[in-house]
Amino acid sequence: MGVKQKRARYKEEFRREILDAARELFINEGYEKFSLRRLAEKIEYSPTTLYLYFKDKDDLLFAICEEVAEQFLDNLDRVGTLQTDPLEALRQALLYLMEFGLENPNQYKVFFFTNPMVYGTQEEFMERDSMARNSYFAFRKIVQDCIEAGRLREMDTEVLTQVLAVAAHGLIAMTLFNRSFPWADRQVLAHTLVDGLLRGYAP
Amino acid sequence: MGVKQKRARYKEEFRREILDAARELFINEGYEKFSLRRLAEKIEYSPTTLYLYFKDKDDLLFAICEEVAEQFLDNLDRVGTLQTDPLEALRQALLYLMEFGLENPNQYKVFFFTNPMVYGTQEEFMERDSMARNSYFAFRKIVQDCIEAGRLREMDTEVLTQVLAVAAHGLIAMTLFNRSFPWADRQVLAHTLVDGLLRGYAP
DNA sequence: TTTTTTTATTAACATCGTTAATTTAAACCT
DNA sequence: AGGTTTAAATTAACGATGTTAATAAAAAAA
Repeated sequence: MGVKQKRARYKEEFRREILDAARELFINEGYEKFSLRRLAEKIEYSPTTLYLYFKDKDDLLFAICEEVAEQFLDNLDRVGTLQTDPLEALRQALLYLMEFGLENPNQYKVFFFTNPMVYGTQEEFMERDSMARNSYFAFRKIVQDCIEAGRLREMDTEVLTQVLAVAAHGLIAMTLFNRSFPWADRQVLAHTLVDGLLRGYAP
Repeated sequence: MGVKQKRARYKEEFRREILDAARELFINEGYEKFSLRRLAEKIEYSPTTLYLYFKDKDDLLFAICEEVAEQFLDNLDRVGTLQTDPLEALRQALLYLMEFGLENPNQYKVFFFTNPMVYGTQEEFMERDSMARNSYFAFRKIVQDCIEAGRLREMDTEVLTQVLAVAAHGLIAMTLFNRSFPWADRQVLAHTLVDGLLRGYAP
C-alpha cells in the first residue's frame, strides 16, 4: 500500500537530517512531548526507519547530547579565553553554564537528565572521547588555572570542579523542574550563587 | 469472572494502604520501575481501583511527596533545634538535606523531580498548607536566624535561602542522575560544598 | 426483600519503545 | 535489456504505560 517511498542516499546525511528534526521537535514541543513516533511522523518516515540509523532511543539521545555539548563547549571555550583574569574567567564560565541551561531548557534536560547511562560506565566516560567529557575537562582547566594563579584556595581540583559544577547545575535543575516553587529572579540567584561560592556568605 | 472481591471499609484507611504499598514499591523496585499497574498488582486490585482513591497518577505522587516531605521535615526540625550555634545549625541542615537525598534516592526523585506541577501554581504553593512548603519555611528560618545573629552577610533572606538550597540539591541531583560521571566521594563533595558556601573558595 | 449506593472489575483506547517479517527500490552483473 | 543481489523502508505485532466508560458485584438503606 506504500504510496510514496523515499531513499536516503547517504547514511550520515540522513542521520543528520533526523537529528536536526529531533532537535527542532525538542525545542518546539518540549522535552516531555518528545517521542520516536512523533519524530518519525515529523520527518514523514515510519517509526521503525529510525532504527536503521540509531540503535535505540538512547543512542539517538546520546547523539543529541553530544550536539548540545558541542555547542556548549564552543561557547565555554570562548568565555575561557576572553578573560585574562582566571578568577573572572571562572565566574563567567559559571554564569554561562547557568545561562545556557536556563535559556535552552529542553536541550539541557536531554543533556543532563535523560537516561543516566547513555555515556556508559564511569570508566568509559573518562576514556572515550566525547563532547560531554571535554566540556568537563575545559571547565576543570579553568578551575585549575585559578588555583595555580593563587586565586582559589589550594585543594583537590577534581573535588572543587565538581562542587562548583553541581552548585550551578542545581540552580538550573531546580528552577527548571520545580516549577511550582516561587523562585526569585534567576539572574539574581545566579549572581548570588557565584558570589557565595567565591567569597562565601559568612561575613 | 471476578472470583475474589474485596471491600475497603474506610476510604482513608485504604488510601494509606495504597500509599504504603507505593512507598514500598518505590524503595524496592526503584523510581524508574514504578507504575500504577505494578502497584495495583502488588496490592492485588485492578488498576482502575486506584482511580477511586486518587484522581490520577500525579495525585498519588503528590501524596507520596507529602509523606516524604513530612519525614524530611521532622528530621530537619530536630537538626535545627539540636544546635545552639545558628551557623552550625545551618551547616547541619545542609548536610542533612544532602544526606537525605543520597540515602533515599527514590523518594528524593519523587519529591523533587516528578511532574513539575503537582503543587499547583507558584501562588498556590505558597498559600496552601503542605509539607513541602513547610520544609522550605523551616529551612528559611534557619537561614534567617543566621543572618539575624550576624553569622551570615546581610542580604535578602529569600534569595540566600534559595541559593543555598539549590546548591545542595545540585549535588544530590547530579550525582543521582548523572551516573556515568566519575564523581568524587559524596561525603567529601558535600562537606566541601558547605564549606565553600559559608567561607568561599577564594583564599 | 427490594432498592439504592458504594466499590471493584472488565474492556477498551491511545500512547510509548521495540522486534520480526515483508515489501519496495536501487545497484550490480552479465 | 533482464535477472539477481543488496539496501532501505514499511506493515504488523508485542508488551507496557496511563486513563476512561460501561458493567458487575457487594454492602447499606429502605
